[in-house]
Formats: sequence, structure tokens, C-alpha cells
Amino acid sequence: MRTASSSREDYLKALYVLSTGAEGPVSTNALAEHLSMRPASASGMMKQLAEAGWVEHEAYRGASLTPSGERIALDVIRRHRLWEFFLVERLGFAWDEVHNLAERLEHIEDAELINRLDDYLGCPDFDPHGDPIPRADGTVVDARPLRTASQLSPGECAVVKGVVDSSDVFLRHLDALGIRLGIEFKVLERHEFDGSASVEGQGIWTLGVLENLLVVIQS
Amino acid sequence: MRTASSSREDYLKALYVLSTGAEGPVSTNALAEHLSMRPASASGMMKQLAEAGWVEHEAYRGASLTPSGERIALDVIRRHRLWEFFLVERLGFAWDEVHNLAERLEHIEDAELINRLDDYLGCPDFDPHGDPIPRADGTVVDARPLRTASQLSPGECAVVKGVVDSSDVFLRHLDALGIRLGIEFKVLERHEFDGSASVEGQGIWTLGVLENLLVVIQS
DNA sequence: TTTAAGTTTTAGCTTTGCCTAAAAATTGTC
DNA sequence: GACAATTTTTAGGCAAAGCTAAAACTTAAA
Repeated sequence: MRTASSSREDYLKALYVLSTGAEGPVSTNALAEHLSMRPASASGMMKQLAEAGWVEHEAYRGASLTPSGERIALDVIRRHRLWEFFLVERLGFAWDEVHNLAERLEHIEDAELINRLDDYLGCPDFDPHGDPIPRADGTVVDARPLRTASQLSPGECAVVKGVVDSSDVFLRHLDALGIRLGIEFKVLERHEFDGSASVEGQGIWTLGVLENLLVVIQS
Repeated sequence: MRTASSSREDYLKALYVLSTGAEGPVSTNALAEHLSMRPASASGMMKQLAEAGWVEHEAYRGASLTPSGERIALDVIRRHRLWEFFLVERLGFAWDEVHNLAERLEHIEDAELINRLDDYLGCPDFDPHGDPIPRADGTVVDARPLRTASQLSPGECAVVKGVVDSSDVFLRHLDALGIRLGIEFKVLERHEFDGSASVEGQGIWTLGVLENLLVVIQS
């Protein structure tokens, strides 16, 4: 049970993503919407994946990954995040440009390629959005203790490590503000009126931005 | 007329490869064999590509690329060779391991990706087999004046730039002998008996090897 | 020139993965 | 508990790209 088609991989990955956070099985509708497909298609695919032993599916009750299905999903996610890292760190793409490309690259299944890429990139633990990169053995490092920037107090320094909202429109907004992964900044003042903050050398950041920035506070 | 499916791209590339060197149109049989497919499949695809305006096809007479078809073929070849370069030069793959991988990567069509990759690799003119990498505008640099190593005389130095025979078995043989792209060597002596050569620090290379090594003679 | 051999095309089938429309099951409301 | 609204599944189609088998064409030899 080693190979899933590109399409099957997409469904397994979607199932994984939709499972984490929510409890219980994933509904056919949610799955279809996540993948921009029709419920009927998702329904058919669940049947197929259940036959392959990658998914547990009770009719009208939703689907969840079996251990072997989860293993495949983690592999796909590993490939996706490593390629995203490569595209941003080596080729100089912006955050919001890499997702679709990584979506194509992730379906090239070749253990040697991915392990060499991993080495070449220095075995990163997190992708450019701050999400953990699953290891080759399927384990996932615990997320670092990230806070949202809205929790910072005046005088504190922090490094941007990820985002809560990864929509294109938000990422483009960050680009426009000059906020990128890895930048360090210092909060000078918090404004009680609207929750915004004055940031050294950067002007004022709104609460909306602060709440969606994941940061590590510098000691 | 910008997008060809993965499969169509394969046929256009095969047509390009089989055209160069041979005169006149490419036979359906040759095409099918090159792609490990049945003649009936190649025949059907030629009809499709002719309708798209990428191929000139006269029934029972073979096919050849139109200018727009050649343009696409060159794009695919550019992507293939850039990825091969990346895999060998950056990820440390051996010559004979990269072809299949590049075959998958070449079908990701994204001008921005390829141009950034090109930049990142230093805009190389030749791939690891010594074949020229077509430019973004579809032009192809003339091949360098390469000789086969069998033309070398005692005392001459040369750099390995490519191979005539790029079969897996030959590339593995070179690997076993420690012959890689870019190595420099000096011919100490030629042996009239069988055409072999003594190479400084390398022992004896057979005529079979020498005839299949493309080199640039060092001044 | 006729025929045999080889090549190419056509016809028709299969699989994958998507779709729409209709049927079936579930859920929530009165 | 019944029924309307929603969700999910089934049934039936379509397109791409491969296949086999058979028909059509070309070529080469007797």
C-alpha cells in the first residue's frame, strides 16, 4: 500500500488537515468544499479510499484516516512544506506565491529526492508559514510555543514565525507592510483605544494584524 | 495556445528529439517506441496535436513540429535540463539517477518558477550531460566544440563535458570508474593494439569508454 | 503486377476522476 | 412523531489517454 494517485493524495491530505482541531470524522461536504469539488465526487473518493484501507468511512457519517492513510497524508504534507521552504528560502518567492506551486511539487513521490532536499535545506523543522514539517519517519515535532503578536507588551521584542490567517489577501497585506517571516521587531507602545501597537521603525500595526501574527518572544 | 497536458508535452518533446539529426517527418512507430507506447496511441495523439496546430501530420506519412509546437517542446526541454542541473549540482544526485525525476518535474509549467530556478543555478548553458539548455526565449546556444575522448593524443588534457551514450548502464559504468562530469584528465599514452589509453592517475580507459566521452580539450 | 510483409489508422473498450440530477438518509422543528 | 430542509449517496455521463484487434494503406519482392 505505497502509492496513491495525485488525486487520492489530495483527499488524504485534506482529511488530515480537517481532522486536526475538529473532533470526530470529517463530513463529505466539508471535504468537498476544502478541495473545491462537488460532494458527489468526495463521496465516490471516500468509497475508493476506504477500499484501499486508508480511510474509515461509514455511509452518511463522515470519514477519518486509518493509520496507513495518515502516514501517506503526513508524507504529502512533508513534501509540500519542504518545497515551500525551498521556494521561499532559496528561490526568493514571497509567502503568498508558493502554495499553488508546492501543491504541484508535493505529488512527486520519490523518497531519495525528498530526503536529499531535506538535507540540502538543512533539515528545517518549520515551513515558511511556521507549520511543522513532518519527519521522514512520520513523526511531527511539537509546534513551538508561539504567541500571537497581540499578546506582546511594550518593550518586548519578537520574531515573526507564522500566521494564523494564511489567506492570500492577508499575506499580501503583510507584504505591503513589509512584514515577512523571520523579521524581528520591538513593541514600543500599546494603544488601549483599539489594541493597536507602535512598532519600532514600522509605525502602527492594527489589532487585526497583531492577532494574526504568530511570534516567538525574544528573551 | 499555451498549455499542453503532460502527455501532449511528452509527445512534442519526443518529436523534437527524434527530428534533430534525422531528416523529414517522424514515423508513428518511432514515436511510439521512443515513448514506450503503442502505435495506435501515438497515432491518436498526432491527430490531436495536429488539430491544436502544434504538429503537421499527413496520414501514413509521419509528423513534424510546427513552429508553435517546437516552441513548446523547447520549453519542456528547458525545464527538464534545468531540473537535471539542480538535481546533480545541488542535491548531489549521480548522472544516471536524475532522468526519471526530471521527467516528472519538467511538467510543472510556471514561468516564474523556471526563471527563478535558472537564476538560482547561475543561468547554466549546459545540463549535466553536456546538452544545451534552451533559453527562456526559445533560442538554443550552439553546442560547444566537443570531441570524443578517443580523438585525444598523448600529452593532451581534457575536461569531461558530456556523453554520447547516455544509457543507464554506461553512466553506471562511468560512475564505477570514477568518471564524472567536469573532471579533468591527462592522456599519457595511447595503445595502438586496442585503442585504449593510459590516463594519469586513472589506469587504462578502453576505446569503448573513450568513444562515448565528450570532452573539451584544454589549451 | 501481384502479393506478402510491415506500418498506420480506425473502431471500440477500459480506467480515472470529475460532473449533474435524482434518490436516500439524516436532522431539526413544530 | 411527522415533515421539511439539508446532507450524502447513487446512477449515469463525459473527457483524457491508454489499450487490443481489425481494417487500410505503403513498400518491397517475386
